[in-house]
Amino acid sequence: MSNEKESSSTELKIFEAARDVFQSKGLEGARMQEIADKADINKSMLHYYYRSKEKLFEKVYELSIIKLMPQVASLLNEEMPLDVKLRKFSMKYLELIKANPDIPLFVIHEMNKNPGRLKKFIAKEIGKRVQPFLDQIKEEREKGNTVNLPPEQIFVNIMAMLVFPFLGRPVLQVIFDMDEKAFSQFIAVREAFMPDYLVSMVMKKEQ
Amino acid sequence: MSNEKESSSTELKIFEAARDVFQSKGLEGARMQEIADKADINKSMLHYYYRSKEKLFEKVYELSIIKLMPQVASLLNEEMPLDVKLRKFSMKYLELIKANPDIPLFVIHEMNKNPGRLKKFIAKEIGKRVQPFLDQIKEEREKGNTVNLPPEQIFVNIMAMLVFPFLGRPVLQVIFDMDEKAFSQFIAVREAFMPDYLVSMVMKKEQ
DNA sequence: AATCAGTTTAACCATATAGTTAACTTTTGT
DNA sequence: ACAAAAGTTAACTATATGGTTAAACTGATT
Repeated sequence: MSNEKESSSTELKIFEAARDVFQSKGLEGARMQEIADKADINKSMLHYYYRSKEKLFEKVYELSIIKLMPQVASLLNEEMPLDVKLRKFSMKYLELIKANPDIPLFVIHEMNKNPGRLKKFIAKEIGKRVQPFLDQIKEEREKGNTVNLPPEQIFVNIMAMLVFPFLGRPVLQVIFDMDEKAFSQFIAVREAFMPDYLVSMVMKKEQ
Repeated sequence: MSNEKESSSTELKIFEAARDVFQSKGLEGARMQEIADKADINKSMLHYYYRSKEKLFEKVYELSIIKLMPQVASLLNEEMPLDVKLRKFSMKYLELIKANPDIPLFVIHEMNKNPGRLKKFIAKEIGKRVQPFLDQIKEEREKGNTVNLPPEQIFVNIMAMLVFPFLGRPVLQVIFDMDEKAFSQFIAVREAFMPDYLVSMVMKKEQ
């Protein structure tokens, strides 16, 4: 009577291999054989544990999102002044994304090819979690403490500053001729200036 | 004695269909049959005019990049004060990207799957064109006119603000529950505030 | 030891897909 | 008008790929 979610070694190996392959090649680009090879198991085991490529993909996709989104959302919903929150968010979010640098492009690409999939897992769930943060911005804006932009625009500006380098990484590495090490250094620099910079972008400095 | 590059109607129809399909589904996701159907021609014509899927894709990929990059680069290299240039760049670039909203994600996705491909067409060509702009920022920075960040970081910040909404579009549309019209409106708002906002992000306001 | 469920394997299947071929039609040059 | 070239089509091929199956193995339970 093994436990409900014991995740046999094989099942786990498959999932981890699938996550790597799907995240780097996408649903269409991934090959079941490649996943099997990477997991070092027989291809039939993929179908034994997960019924189909689609099912396996959805598990990976769901987990990829669930791994990041709630952590991000909870950061946004803690109770603290906006400027403090911005600094903390910058640090924590960059930390998080450094540990999962492939997820943003992965999610965006698959969303693009199948917009319905995200809704299946989260849809408004994210929107609802972002809303309190937008409300906080709105409040500060009405007090004249922020730059005079709609909260949604400010939110997008913040996300752009944090995520874009990871989305555009392959292009940036070519343009600036950066190897992996140089790119890491580039991100390290961003981590250093971004907390203050975000605050300066969002909070009003002069009236 | 037809001219060298007359581009028969069929050849052109194929290219346009291929561009649409490749840009929305990617190299792996695209089906030759779908391209043929969309172009309303026999599938064999794809191979008659372009030898293979790979060749056809490269034509599309190359043209997609060549269509945008030089225009962007030339904007960056015109001779004018930095703040004027930032405003102009914001307006022109958003105009350009609105007309080709799928290209950024398309290029980034394919770059991610095959980093070598971009190099084949442009590689340092882009870097070289960006360099004068970085130099201009460097100059202004040394005069104390810009925020105290490395020019590369400032450049990435600028591109992030302009491109990110188009990359993250599918996710943003879900989070903010925007239909196409609402998204267009969202972009219109950005176009309005971005010129001044970019200047405020880059140029030093107080010392 | 025998049994049985869970696990693993190799061989196989069905289908989708890029690409080819050869016959045909249309256009063009003389 | 004729022939050659260019363009177009349907039928076909080869292969890659997701998925199935049935036999074999394993380890626990009796």
